[in-house]
Amino acid sequence: MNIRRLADHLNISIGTVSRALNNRPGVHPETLEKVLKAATELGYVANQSGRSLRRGATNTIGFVIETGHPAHQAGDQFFYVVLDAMNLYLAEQRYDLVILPCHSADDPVEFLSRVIARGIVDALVMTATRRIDHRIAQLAKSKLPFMTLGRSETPGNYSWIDLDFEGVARRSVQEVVKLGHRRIAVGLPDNDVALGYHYKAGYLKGLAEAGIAVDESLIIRVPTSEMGGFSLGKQVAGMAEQPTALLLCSEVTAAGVYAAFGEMGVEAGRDISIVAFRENPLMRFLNPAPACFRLDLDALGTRLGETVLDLLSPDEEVSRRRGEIVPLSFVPGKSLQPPRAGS
Amino acid sequence: MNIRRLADHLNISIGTVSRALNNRPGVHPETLEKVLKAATELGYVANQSGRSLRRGATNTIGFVIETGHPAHQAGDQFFYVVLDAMNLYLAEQRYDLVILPCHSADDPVEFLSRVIARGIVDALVMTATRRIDHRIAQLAKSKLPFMTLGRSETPGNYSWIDLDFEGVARRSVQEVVKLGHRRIAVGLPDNDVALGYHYKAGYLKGLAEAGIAVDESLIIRVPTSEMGGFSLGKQVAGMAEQPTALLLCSEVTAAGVYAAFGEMGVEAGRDISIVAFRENPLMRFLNPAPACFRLDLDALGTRLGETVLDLLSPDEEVSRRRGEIVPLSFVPGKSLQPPRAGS
DNA sequence: GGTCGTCTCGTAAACGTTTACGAAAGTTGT
DNA sequence: ACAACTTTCGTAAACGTTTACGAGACGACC
Repeated sequence: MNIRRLADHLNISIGTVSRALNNRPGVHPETLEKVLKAATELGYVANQSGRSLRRGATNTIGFVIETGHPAHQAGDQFFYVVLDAMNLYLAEQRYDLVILPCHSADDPVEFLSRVIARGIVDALVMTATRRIDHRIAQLAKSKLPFMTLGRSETPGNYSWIDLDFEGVARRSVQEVVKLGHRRIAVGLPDNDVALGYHYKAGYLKGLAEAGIAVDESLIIRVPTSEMGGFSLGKQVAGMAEQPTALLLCSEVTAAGVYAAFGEMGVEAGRDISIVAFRENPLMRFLNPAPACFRLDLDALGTRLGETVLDLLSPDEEVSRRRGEIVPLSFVPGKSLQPPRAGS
Repeated sequence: MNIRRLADHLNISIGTVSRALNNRPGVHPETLEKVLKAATELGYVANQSGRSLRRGATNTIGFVIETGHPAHQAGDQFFYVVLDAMNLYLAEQRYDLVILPCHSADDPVEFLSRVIARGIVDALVMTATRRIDHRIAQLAKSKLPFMTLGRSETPGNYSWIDLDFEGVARRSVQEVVKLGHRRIAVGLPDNDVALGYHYKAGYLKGLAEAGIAVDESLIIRVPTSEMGGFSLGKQVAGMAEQPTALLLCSEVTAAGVYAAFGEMGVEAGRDISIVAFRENPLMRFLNPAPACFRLDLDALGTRLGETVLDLLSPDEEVSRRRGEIVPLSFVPGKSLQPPRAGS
């Protein structure tokens, strides 16, 4: 069923049918109604290839995720919930969402080249943003509008939304300092992902505010995964001069840290206080419940949808590129206790 | 950069360029080389809309998932790993994969109508298959090839791949019977999802083989989620005549069961033996480690890719619709012990 | 040299849509 | 009654490909 068959069936021209279906002005109300009625009756839906060929736009947003990455192996439901909320918003605006999985073994630049050249999406949302991100330079050269989840230091004409890693780290330091901790370790990612830099900056700022000297041996880099958390827990618990608090920039490492502590006979909270990053249903099953930060994933997903569609607006003021930092709220937990008298 | 510009740059016709790029016969080797060289130099990639409009095929496979569903909230990495392997295979065959998220609040039939009519994919992979699945009837009517992950009783011309839920349940019964258990409870999903029926069938078959009468009060239906598992654990632990073994048709409920047992003072293994479904990295953090079944997710993903592309083969023998059951292998765990002397 | 076949390539139509343009009909104003 | 404007619609071109068809060049063969 194409538009010509529909037009013939109504004995009018395809031009009029198209105008009616697209709510273009200058079509008689009576005709409009007839067309709409016939379209639903005959189950007509515009062919996407024909439409986007003519319009040069596909009404589709691409969401680029890295797969095969340890963080995803960890059973992280983060993207599922965010994508769902984003998809909901986009569907309201008559946009489709496709998820473009780039395997971590692939060359992300080549992957993007294909996506760009094939013209399958009108705009992209990038994730796993790096501090120096070659994909951003590449996208900036192409004319494809895009935004990133996570800041980058690579310049380019794009919008971004980032979680307030710096604020979370700073607040985490404040919370443990308030309880009397002075020897505070931190687990950071072992790659160039941007959040690591912001988390570290907040950590350093918090220490400085409390007048605590930086001890480089307490800054530990591990993969963002359960295994990485396990390694982190082993390292921290095995230190000659054990820290009394441990801050985590990712919640997926928390389970690993707890497991390592269990093996090493270290009790979270009593021996070493823990502040995790994002609150997560998984944490129901960690004992004692880790202190963490709450993030509204639905709101984040909707905001992503709004931001990416803004890029496509003809209104210059709306489509202006901008950055946004999403705050998180502190959630106390049993894993947070004053340091033991002995320490 | 379109094909005309490329042709003009080479001073040959667009027809020849297209033939060269698509490896069609009848183009001079020298010309072929020139075209390929110029294409890479100028970064030419065929526009997808133009190509699929002409060819009537998009070289894209759609993967339909339900989002907003409690099972996904549970931090299940199942789809991530499977999708990744599938994507890898499809990319080798020059096919793209798009994930089509259907929100559980949406009408899945309407969602599919749009997908079908817009002609955005050449074939579909469906998940969360129901025993009676209206989507299958709908897809069968449309001419869009599709396959399902999970069997359905709804007839239609399609291929399917299913995990061996029946075999797993039967084996689970055998394992606990071998240890002396006679009072065996089972947790089933509370909706019409097909796997529940097969798991129950295997459970009943196992009981029959062991000569154990069916006790309907031991067949408990809960949502497939951590909360559902929690409820299941509470119910089982609170029974007047406690069962000595509990079989789970889904691993996401396991954590909830453990948590409920902890609250009720029931010790997994010693008081009630547990057999979970699929082995899962999360289980590293459950104590005692649950007995479960191992599934090669990579192999499953590749197999899905092969099966869905087979649907599109011009070779009738290859494209013949077929079903396939994937076996899982038993993994012993500390959660499996003989019943206590008292029972 | 004429006929035939093969190799290579150019021409043009087709896929399904949107939209600029102009034509026809109707309305208003003088 | 005529001009000018508005409303409504039909016509045809365009988007970027692929491919059926035919034409030209060339060699082989009788």
